[in-house]
Amino acid sequence: MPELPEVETLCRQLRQVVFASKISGIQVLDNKIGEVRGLEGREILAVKRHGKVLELELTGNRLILLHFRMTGRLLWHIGDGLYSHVRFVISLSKGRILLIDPRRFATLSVHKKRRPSFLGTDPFEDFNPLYFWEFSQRSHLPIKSLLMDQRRIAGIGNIYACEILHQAHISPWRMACDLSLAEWENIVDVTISILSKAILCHGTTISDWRDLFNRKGMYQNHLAVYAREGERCLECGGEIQRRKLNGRGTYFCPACQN
DNA sequence: CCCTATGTTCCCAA
DNA sequence: CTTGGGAACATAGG
Repeated sequence: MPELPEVETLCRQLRQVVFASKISGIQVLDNKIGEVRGLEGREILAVKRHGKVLELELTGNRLILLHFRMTGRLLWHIGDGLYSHVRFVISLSKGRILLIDPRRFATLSVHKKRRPSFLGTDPFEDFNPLYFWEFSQRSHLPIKSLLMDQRRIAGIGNIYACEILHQAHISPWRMACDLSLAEWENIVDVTISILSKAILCHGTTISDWRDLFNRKGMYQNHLAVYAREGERCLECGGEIQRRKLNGRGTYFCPACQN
């Protein structure tokens, strides 16, 4: 479920609680997660994010990479509360980080040294309109598919792709190669704007998403098209429609997205 | 029972 | 080679 703003929210909240913490224990509670060894006693040096991947940098050049897929989440646990679907636990002196994941699609891996580079550019690190305009000249994909291609741009999922294209007044089905440089500049601006606002809102809670402290996000109150099929477009009054694109429910306003 | 789901990967067909 | 559809993963909720 978590896209870039949700992972960034966890990232910032983790920094508040794990500063200079030493890992006192690791528990693997799901056999889908492989064996994890040699982390006890290491210190968490930094918490980072690239796209939808959360990275915990540890002493000894160890790197924990977490991808939450559909229903994965993290919970900072200090009380006696019991939670179901706990798959992995990192115990620190001040509390525990629980990985909770009902559908068990989330992945966790431990690396030595650097993060493998299977992901595209993160919108907050480098989202260059000229580069993407030039690249997309040779692309035969609808723009929404390109925005969601993690090997090109890392972090945008179905909700924010719908929202970005609506605010940019571009149809999700427009071929990427047909977009002008000006339209790419607009997409970049709108992407940064929407993702920034969603981060400030601590993400979008449609159903499952909760932050590190079990609180709902707020960006669902700002959605312009996602989950609003049949409702009025706030921009032009048109009727929001939902159609499938690459198997994903795609919300858009046919009147103001071309 | 039916359908849907904020993600990714794989196989297969066009 | 590229792209898209569908299934798979596993579970909850409407």
